[in-house]
Amino acid sequence: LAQLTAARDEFVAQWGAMGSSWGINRTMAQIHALLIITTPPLSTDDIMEELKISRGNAHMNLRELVGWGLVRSVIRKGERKEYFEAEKDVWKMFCIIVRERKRREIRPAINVLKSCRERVDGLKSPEAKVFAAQTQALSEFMEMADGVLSKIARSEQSTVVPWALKFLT
Amino acid sequence: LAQLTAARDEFVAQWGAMGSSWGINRTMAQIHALLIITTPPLSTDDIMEELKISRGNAHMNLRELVGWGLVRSVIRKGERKEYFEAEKDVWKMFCIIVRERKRREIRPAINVLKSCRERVDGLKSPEAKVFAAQTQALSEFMEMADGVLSKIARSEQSTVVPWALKFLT
DNA sequence: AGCGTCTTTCATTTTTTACTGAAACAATAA
DNA sequence: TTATTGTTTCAGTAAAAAATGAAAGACGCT
Repeated sequence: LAQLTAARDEFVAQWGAMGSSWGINRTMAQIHALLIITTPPLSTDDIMEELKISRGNAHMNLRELVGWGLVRSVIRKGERKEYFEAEKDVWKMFCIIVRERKRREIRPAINVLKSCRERVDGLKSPEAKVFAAQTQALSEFMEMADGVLSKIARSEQSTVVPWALKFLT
Repeated sequence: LAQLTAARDEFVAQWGAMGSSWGINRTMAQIHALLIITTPPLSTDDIMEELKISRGNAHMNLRELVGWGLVRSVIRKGERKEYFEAEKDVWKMFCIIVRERKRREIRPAINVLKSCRERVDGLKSPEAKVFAAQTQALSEFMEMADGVLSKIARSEQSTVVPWALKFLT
């Protein structure tokens, strides 16, 4: 039905837009969206067709998604073509994204912060003090956030988090 | 001392790079970084000078930062020039960012998801079922995340969060 | 009103990022 | 081995995003 197609297209487009505003390549997010709402695994050609993108683009972004662990490749026996399916469990998806972004962005950032902090260790000037204090505070905060995210991403169900949050406010 | 300058430059550059990978304009993040580690408020010209950027660029990004609430403008009496200072408390910074991103990106995304979900309500085909189930699950997850973030961003101290998280794992 | 100082806007340019398509490569089948 | 089918790479191109700089606007002072 055309109604379903329209809803799916809307979803894919919006997921893509959302990706953009969180620093994720639009096409990558769109492919992800498409695979999330599709049951039989899709081939590269299916995806090219559906999203009107080139082979190279589809290929690269699929690899990237596989690299993140958000998409698996499936080989049906007797066939040479490669098919792709997404992790559909929303909580698992979330955990994967958290783990990867921690690894790729948060951890390196923390290291840079620490090294900046260390580089002004001896200095006595007021400006150096301010700099040291701020980088220290940021570094501690991010360590804390990193720890919290690790715990959350390790816990098995999304229901535990809301439960734990009862204790807040 | 040149040591301090180097550390500051490194910090600004890295904060900018980090912004990029989270969907925030590099210059905006750099200005923010600069203001975070600087004590007397800076003028537009100071910022242009420090970051080697044009007046228009500095101006636009400063406005954006003020719009987020991460930067305040300060007018010294007897002077016509406008100065800028950043919110320096890391926990407050975090709360502001959470609040704004929720408002600008998460909430709209949830609404789109829901409307996609609703558009396939009557449909019986297996594909429609899959689509409905996935969008439903995502929508519920994001509602939950939104709620959790609201609570966190409302709580007054960052120490409460690690404390609450003791109950996890 | 006219002048100096500072702010704002925006058409153009530059830079960055992403995409295309064709060629090279790999694996299997005939 | 050669054809066939599918994958991978990447130089060149296109699109999107951000930055520039100059002109226009605003404000207070004399």
